[in-house]
Amino acid sequence: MENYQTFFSSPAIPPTSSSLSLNMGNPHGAYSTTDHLQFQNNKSPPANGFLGLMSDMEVSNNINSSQSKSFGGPEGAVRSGTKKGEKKIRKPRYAFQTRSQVDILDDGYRWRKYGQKAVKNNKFPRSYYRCTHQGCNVKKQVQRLTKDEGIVVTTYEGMHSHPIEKSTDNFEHILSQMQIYTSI
DNA sequence: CGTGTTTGACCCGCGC
DNA sequence: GCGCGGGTCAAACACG
Repeated sequence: MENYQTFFSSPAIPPTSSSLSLNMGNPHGAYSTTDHLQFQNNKSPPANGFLGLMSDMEVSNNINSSQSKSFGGPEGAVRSGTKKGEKKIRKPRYAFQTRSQVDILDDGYRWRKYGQKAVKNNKFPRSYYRCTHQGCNVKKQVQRLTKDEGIVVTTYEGMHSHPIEKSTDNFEHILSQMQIYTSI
């Protein structure tokens, strides 16, 4: 229960262009904040799940941020735009469960909610967020478990290619909150 | 006034 | 082919 600082220190550091901005950098025990940890990936190699996942994510990030849908492009609303020459690249997503009473785990980025849906087998709705940074297509969805409403499942999709906007002070504030809920 | 949320409708993939 | 469930859009609204 002491490693949570490690867990959150990583994303607090301004990411370099090639490194992950999220907390994937520390494979060992980096997730002690979470009770359970599971990755949702359709075809994740059984062996080096982490590395494979990370490479996939880099790939998808390049595709997303460089060409697929550029911000403000009237060309092909995302809906019909899915047709283009784009292959069926199923974006790798990774999720982790966190014990928290607040749905919004402030990771320092700015998120804009763009949807909310009721999910089957879940009494709580799932919220969809998107990073508001220009050109950043990172999405995340937050969902609370019916079984244990103290657990929040956050699923990230894509990677940020820009520095965090908020100060770390606020971050530690949130962190201190989480420590309380995590200690259970 | 700018930014973020709410909310219903729409789209699409997938299983039957 | 159809229905269901999940994901997204976008207009209206709320809030600083």
